[in-house]
Amino acid sequence: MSKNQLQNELKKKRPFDSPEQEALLNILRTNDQFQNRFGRLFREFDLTASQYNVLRILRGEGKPMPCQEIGERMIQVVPAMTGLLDRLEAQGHIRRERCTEDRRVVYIELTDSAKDLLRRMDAPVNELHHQLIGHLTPTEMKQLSRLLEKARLSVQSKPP
Amino acid sequence: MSKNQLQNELKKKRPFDSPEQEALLNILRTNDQFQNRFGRLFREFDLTASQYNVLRILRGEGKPMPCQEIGERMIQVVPAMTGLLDRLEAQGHIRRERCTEDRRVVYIELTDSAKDLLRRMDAPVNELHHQLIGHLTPTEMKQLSRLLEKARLSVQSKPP
DNA sequence: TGTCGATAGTTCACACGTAATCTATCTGAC
DNA sequence: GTCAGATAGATTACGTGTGAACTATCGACA
Repeated sequence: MSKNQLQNELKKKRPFDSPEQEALLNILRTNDQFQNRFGRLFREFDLTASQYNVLRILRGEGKPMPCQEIGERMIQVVPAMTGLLDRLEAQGHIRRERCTEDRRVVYIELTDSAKDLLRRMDAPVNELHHQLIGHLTPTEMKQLSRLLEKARLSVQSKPP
Repeated sequence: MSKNQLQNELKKKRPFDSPEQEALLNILRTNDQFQNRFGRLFREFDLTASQYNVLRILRGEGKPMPCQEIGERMIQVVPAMTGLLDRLEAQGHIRRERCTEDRRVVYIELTDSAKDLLRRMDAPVNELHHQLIGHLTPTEMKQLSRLLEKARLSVQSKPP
């Protein structure tokens, strides 16, 4: 009897309970392995994946952003943002500035050194992207993205 | 110009740099949303995803296992296992027993109450599986699993 | 004007994941 | 037999994700 790839990776003795379970575990497993690789790359630049993500979002926006808006573009909950930003600020990658019109909001701005750092990371990051899934054909990548987007339809509405 | 689904979810203004990036972000995003849902379900039973995973591996094996073997079937590194097992032991879900032949290894065993708990969780867990990706056709699920397995080929060999 | 509810951000407490380091034990070569 | 290196776990330190509760501020309505 031929086991499939994931079953071997997890040293699972029995087949999966359902195709749903198999697909879900494949997603979890793939994510985990890829996250590991990204984590290792980012660590070379003294960043974590989350920190890189924040910096990248800020660069994409091109101008200062409130904490909350950054949090919305990540998956993250607000409370985690505070500590994340604390560390980025301590490292000199961002600056905080309180908005004068609405004193509740704090604007986050990239520093020049962070912009430099991002520029230096661009090539290695793209290279890793390519290394990780560059062996899929363009059609397969599109198919994969489409299937994952369809899968996510089941969680689109966030219950409060 | 029509943006795609992921771009909207992330409020990304510009298109992705590459199909690779898009596919990778889709994996990360999907994983995150699904993990959230599982986390919420497990919390109702006072477990975290990792804890549930450990218990489930132990049930699948059917007999006591050394810490390390459990760690290998999860993605996790060993040091994290210690604390994880500490908490499971404190909750009465597992028992630790030192092996008499090789006194370095510690065997982990499920308690009866943990087996009960797992039984009670089976239905809700399967239901969530189905709710999350039951709307894909069987063909699509197979395709998704196959694509993810192919994607993982790039990280099969673990550099020490 | 004053008060009430909403909102932005913070703080705290807890469970992880990862790396580095340590201890106890085993194994194999000499 | 003994000692060196390997192996199983534990410990510590740090960054992160989550929930609950708190503070400061804003806006709207009586």
